[in-house]
Amino acid sequence: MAIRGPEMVFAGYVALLDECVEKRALREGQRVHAHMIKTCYLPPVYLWTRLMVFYTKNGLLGDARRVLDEMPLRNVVSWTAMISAYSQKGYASEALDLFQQMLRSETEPNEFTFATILATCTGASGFQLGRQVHSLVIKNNYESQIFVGSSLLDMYAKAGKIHEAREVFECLPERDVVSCTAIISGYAQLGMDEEAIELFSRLQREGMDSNYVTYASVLTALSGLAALNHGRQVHGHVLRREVPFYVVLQNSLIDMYSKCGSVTYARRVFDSMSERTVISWNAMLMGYSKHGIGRQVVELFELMRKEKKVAPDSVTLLAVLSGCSHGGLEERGLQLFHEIINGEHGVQPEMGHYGCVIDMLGRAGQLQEAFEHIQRMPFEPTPAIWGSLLGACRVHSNVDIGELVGHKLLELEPENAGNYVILSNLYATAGRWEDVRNVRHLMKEKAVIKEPGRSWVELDQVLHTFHASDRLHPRRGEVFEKVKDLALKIKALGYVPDLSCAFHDVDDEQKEKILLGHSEKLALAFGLMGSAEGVPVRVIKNLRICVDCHNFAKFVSKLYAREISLRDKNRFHHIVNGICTCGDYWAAKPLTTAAAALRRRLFSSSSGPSRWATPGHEERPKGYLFNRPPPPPGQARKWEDWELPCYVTSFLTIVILGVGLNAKPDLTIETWAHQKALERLQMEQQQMSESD
DNA sequence: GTAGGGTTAG
Repeated sequence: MAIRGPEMVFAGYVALLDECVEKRALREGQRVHAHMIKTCYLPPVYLWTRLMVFYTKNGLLGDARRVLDEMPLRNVVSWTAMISAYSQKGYASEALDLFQQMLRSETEPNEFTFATILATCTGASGFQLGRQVHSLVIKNNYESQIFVGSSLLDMYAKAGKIHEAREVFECLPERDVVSCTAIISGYAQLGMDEEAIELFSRLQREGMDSNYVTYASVLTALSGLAALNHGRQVHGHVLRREVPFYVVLQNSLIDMYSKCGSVTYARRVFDSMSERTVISWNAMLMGYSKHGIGRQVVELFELMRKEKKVAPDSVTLLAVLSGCSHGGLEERGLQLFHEIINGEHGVQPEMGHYGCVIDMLGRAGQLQEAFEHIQRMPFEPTPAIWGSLLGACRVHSNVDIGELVGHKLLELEPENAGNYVILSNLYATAGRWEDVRNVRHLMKEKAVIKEPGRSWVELDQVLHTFHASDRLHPRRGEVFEKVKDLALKIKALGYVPDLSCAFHDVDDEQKEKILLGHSEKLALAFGLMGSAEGVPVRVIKNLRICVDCHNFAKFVSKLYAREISLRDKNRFHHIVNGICTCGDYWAAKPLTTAAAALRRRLFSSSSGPSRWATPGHEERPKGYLFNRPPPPPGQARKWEDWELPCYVTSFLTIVILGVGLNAKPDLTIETWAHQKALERLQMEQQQMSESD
């Protein structure tokens, strides 16, 4: 009896704690703990750990930590359980700190510890530690363990080191759904959408298992490619396979449909959900916002507030502000901003909220006001805020403020090609070619490369990519002819090329030629060539669409009575019969009287001392750039032919996102190069048989 | 008793 007694007590405590964990019975569990103390029971390490886990499962990390601290003896499980609890609740620094304490205590980590701690090593600072942990993993020979391996590859992918992630993945002796999803999602989150789909397709052929997380990641990649048909196929596939419609998957579907141009389908998914998270609302609001449907944004936001089931967060308010800005509801947007800074929505105002207002003012042409508001913000302005103002200066051809802002941006972000391009374009608009040359020279000096402009169009399940002045597309001759033909026809309707969009110091004929080579025009022409009358054409561009291409598309839509949908980096443009839903939003549209009054009310009270010296840009000579004196008046400037990489690089990618899921059990994808190689092989074989 | 991948924005 003397031996059985303590065993029974131990077993009793274990059973009780198990039940408390299972039934989430906090009070009862606390009574069990109190009983241990009262009876001076000294539990073995196993029971101490169970007690600690009971507290972590109930979200009481402080109590759990006290249990850990009081334990006379800890083992790897007790350390790992606490580290895991910190990690899962988002206390990364506490988790890392405890891990270091564990190492100092000379407890050997196991595969559970490594898998947990690697998942905590995210972000730039985490990556440094993650690499050190990787050394330990190798030392302890856990690199091939599947949980550790997937956590390791995910750590690399999240740090943007996708090649290292892929290497870890390829070296795994076995793969499962989590490791496969981690690498696919790694590509998708870095915007390497084609690579993500290609890998997904390959792994599927190799027999990979997929679950709702895999499909959510695949949908992210398809959203990036705006591959609506393939997104639909994935939707159909998950329905047929009866994959559980967890909220994460539904959120991904909402996002896919809206990024692929179909807010109606996105809304259908949204309406069908039995449970919604704040991300569901945000994805739907963002969808309306990007489509410029301001009224729907406001209505949905009101519904969210009325329902009171889910509280808005900072992203919600960002979506609504941006929706008001893009949907022509500046007054409502400014009103909302007023409410945010008054704390009416329970969310601290963030940089992004201020950014939306700066953007609104900038597009309305109130550049000086926007500049002053940036200076008075309670935050250190980010390059994105200055970038928004620089863009507005370019639209409104305000070289004075633009030059100042551009100069600041080049100092802040010397590696961002976009800033050089906008500044250079601003100078080009003003005919200041010497300054254009200086900016481009600086860009070369710093080896900054502009992202080449690309446009996509999907035809018969094939996603075609065009670059500006594409030189490799097998049907480029026909496409260029079609663009020229379209230009000729719409000129008769009143289209005048906007030569200010060709930022080169060449004659007008050359400028027009450059404009005709823009990738979105090529994709649009190709879309028209390959689709039946009346079928909408959907084009996607990786950068902002230029004013001339936008105008071109408007005339084409009228000429052919075709609906044209254009998704650029910023938003959607739905063009029907020559009218775009964006309402030509970059054009100068002053604020309404009511909005202007609201703006004055909003910002007059915040006119505290500026954190920066008042800009003395008016004192600078007009040619000011990088402390160079202006060129002597009237001096002939020699044009240096400086080709933008998008004109140099004429790279073609055609991804054949193959046969639908209806025909084959799984989504397939093959590269154009692969198909070409097959065709060549077939041709060669045919020639050989003929010569025989 | 302890573990890995996921959805909005940026």
